Amino acid sequence: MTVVYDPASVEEAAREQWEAGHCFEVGEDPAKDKFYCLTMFPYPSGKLHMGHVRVFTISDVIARYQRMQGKHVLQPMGWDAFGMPAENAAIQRGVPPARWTYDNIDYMRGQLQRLGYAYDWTREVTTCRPEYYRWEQWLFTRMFRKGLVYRRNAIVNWDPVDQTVLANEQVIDGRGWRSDALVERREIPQWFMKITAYADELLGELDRMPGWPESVKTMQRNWIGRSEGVELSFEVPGESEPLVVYTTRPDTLFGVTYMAVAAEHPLAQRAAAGDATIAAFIEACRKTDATEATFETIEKKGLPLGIEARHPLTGEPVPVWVANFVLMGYGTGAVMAVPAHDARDWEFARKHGLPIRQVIAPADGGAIDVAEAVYTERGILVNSGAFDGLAYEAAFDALAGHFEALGTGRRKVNYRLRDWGVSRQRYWGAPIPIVYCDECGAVPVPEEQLPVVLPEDVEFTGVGSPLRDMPSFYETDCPSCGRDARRETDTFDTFVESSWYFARYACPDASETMLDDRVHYWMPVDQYTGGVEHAILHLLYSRFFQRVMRDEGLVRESEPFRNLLTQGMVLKDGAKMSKAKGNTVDPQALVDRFGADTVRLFMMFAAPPEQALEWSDEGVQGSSRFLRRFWTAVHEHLAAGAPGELCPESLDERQKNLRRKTHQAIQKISDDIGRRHSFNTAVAAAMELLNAVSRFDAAADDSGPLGRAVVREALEAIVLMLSPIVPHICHALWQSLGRDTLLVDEPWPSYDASALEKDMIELVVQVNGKLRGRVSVAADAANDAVLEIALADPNVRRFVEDKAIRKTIIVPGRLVNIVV
RNA sequence: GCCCGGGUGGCGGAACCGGUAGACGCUACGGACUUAAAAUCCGUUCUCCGUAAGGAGGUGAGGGUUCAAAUCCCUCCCCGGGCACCA
Repeated sequence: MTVVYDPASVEEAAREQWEAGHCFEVGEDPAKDKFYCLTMFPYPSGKLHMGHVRVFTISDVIARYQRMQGKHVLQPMGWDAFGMPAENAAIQRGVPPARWTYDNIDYMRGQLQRLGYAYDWTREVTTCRPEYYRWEQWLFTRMFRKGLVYRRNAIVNWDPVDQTVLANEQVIDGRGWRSDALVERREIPQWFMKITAYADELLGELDRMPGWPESVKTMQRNWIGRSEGVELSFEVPGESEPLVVYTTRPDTLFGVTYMAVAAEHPLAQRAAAGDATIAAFIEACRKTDATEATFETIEKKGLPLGIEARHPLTGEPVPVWVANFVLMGYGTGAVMAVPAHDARDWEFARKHGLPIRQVIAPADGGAIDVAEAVYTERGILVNSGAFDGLAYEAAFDALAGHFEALGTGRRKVNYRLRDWGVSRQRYWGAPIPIVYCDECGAVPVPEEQLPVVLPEDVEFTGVGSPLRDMPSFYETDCPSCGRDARRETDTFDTFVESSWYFARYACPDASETMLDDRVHYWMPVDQYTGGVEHAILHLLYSRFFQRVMRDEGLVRESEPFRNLLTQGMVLKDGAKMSKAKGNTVDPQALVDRFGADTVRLFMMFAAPPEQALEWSDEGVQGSSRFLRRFWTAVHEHLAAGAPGELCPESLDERQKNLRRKTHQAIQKISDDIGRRHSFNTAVAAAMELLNAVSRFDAAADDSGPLGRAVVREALEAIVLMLSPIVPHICHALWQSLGRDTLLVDEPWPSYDASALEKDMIELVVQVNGKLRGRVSVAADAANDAVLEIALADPNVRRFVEDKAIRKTIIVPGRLVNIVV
């Protein structure tokens, strides 16, 4: 009897049963232990790519595993639906962004369903719908009233030909992607959210988040960048305002030999007015894009302004330069330079012949020459007047105290983290709910007038935002005084939508409030899975929003994501799959050809989840082959006859061995999936067990009812344990094995410790750390006995004889090392 | 430039807390079955020496710690992610 494995029909049947049983729809049940399993929701770009399939499969495996652990599991899905690609599609194909987006969502939803993910589709969230974004508009107005948002000028990339703001992505080698014009920095007024108000809390809590990868926490710590330093003033004769600088190295203050200010700094602007060379330099400085990477890697240039500041300790004149490596808006727009003890200052000083003055000496008394190499270590102060001989800490305190007493400086905690600019000069986003009135200024839109709906039937040209040309959108009355007023035409950064969607899944249909009580049941997310590329921005913004919502009384928890798994990219030929490189593999074609289970299995088997996954067509074939072998093994077992009762005491040695392997596999796979998220080794262990079953059956024509019972136990264990990864085939095999329950409702198997016991174990014997033999010893043998057996091994004896044994190391259950 | 990862056979990877390097799979090669092909099954597959037993080398490069290092420390090289308007 042969039953052919036909993935298409197997998978369709399984899906129909899950759907008919509403298997993955969950309500709130306080009596049950909940598990909220979340994946970073996709941008509806058109169709699924392999990166999507990978992350959704990882998450689905965890969700299904947790369900088998008895948890009440919520796994929702939705769409991060605002963003630039919809605008680009509109320009290229003339389709309105809304229409393009909704069509993509419909298509991609179908693809996800075909892959068999255990989603509660009744909770689907789509961020471009007014029912969704009205609540972030509402929260913004609440934040406005609390002073958590404000408006100020900020720098954008300006395309002088297209007369439009460009995203960093749209700047290629300093030029606009469509116009090819040199991009300029330009300042425009924009809205900011005060994430810095939460900097300390966001930083401190990282120490109490054991469920996050260390690397992500380190990146966030560095990004927030808390530093303790001193803010102090350098008087500029003839100027009413002093130059204010911040430094974490006040101990090097006597080594200051010049100052540098940003091109936009008032001092530079004033100098430019009377000097064409300086004016030209400043103009050139503006012709660069606004990214930090550009800014840090450009050639460091500067010009003296002909202005001198006064050193706050020595009173000596210090020349002031304008430099392209100082940015207005990061700190004060001015820095003090200590070439002897700062790498960038050193290089700049060498290039421009500025003095390099040593003021720090190595604590160990070693000699250094700052003319040859910069010395950035902390040490002992020299050439520093009354402060000579002090070490870093003492010098810091003494100098900070000195300026605090004079009132010209103070200790200051600084953060690298900057407030979050949320204004985008784009159409396809959530409108910022503000009205500008000549009398009242910027007025938040009152709650009863929300949402401010984005018009979806627009003519989209790509030059500027259509909202700016739509009087019907922007013409309005001031909510405060009733006079004619103008609506804000900028929209929110799309990170705003993704900073709170995780909470909305708890109550996607709440129509009167942003969140309701159901959120207290589901939050926080127990397992969050997504790409490392979101390690900083998305995850930090979400942590910030969670706190804003907490302080608004909407949620109780401070941290939104208890455990975080960051998965690697899908590569082909060593490069990220992308349309531009032409190395994409369409998941749909593979699902059509091999079935969803094969694709899911390959994804989980080919690499550990955190690592990049190298695509391999042959590997997919291998996964498909394994599923066929698995299917065949179960059906051959069924054809061989009914199993007897499994009676562990009556097993012979072969049967005992197979049973041991079954329970070893249960032990290993439970740990691999449950604790380690090491899905690739879990699959490998399942394959090994199936191989052991095949060898067991091949070794005897008829293994008898008892043998079949041991095989049955092994096969059922594989079906159960692979079901999170390849749910459709396991669903079908479970039924074939005569079970009338739904596999998704089965508990995870547990291992029988007594089946694992072994009388004899194998030990490795090393001589001087080199492998020289293997010996078999009783599992409970004493060290003396073990050593005696080890020394009796002929090959070991060859290396030990004639030499004195200096030391022996016995690692129980593992090895013996004899040092001679 | 700065921050965070990674580098192990022909390939993807395994080795979990410093204790047998190469599990599992792919490819390739050899064999069985077949008129033939596909599929399937069996075997071999880190390199070098050796008929074998066994030996030597080997985890990006160089140094160090240790009885023992892919694993810990230092220096360096290469690849990837992020750097605040891609999502």
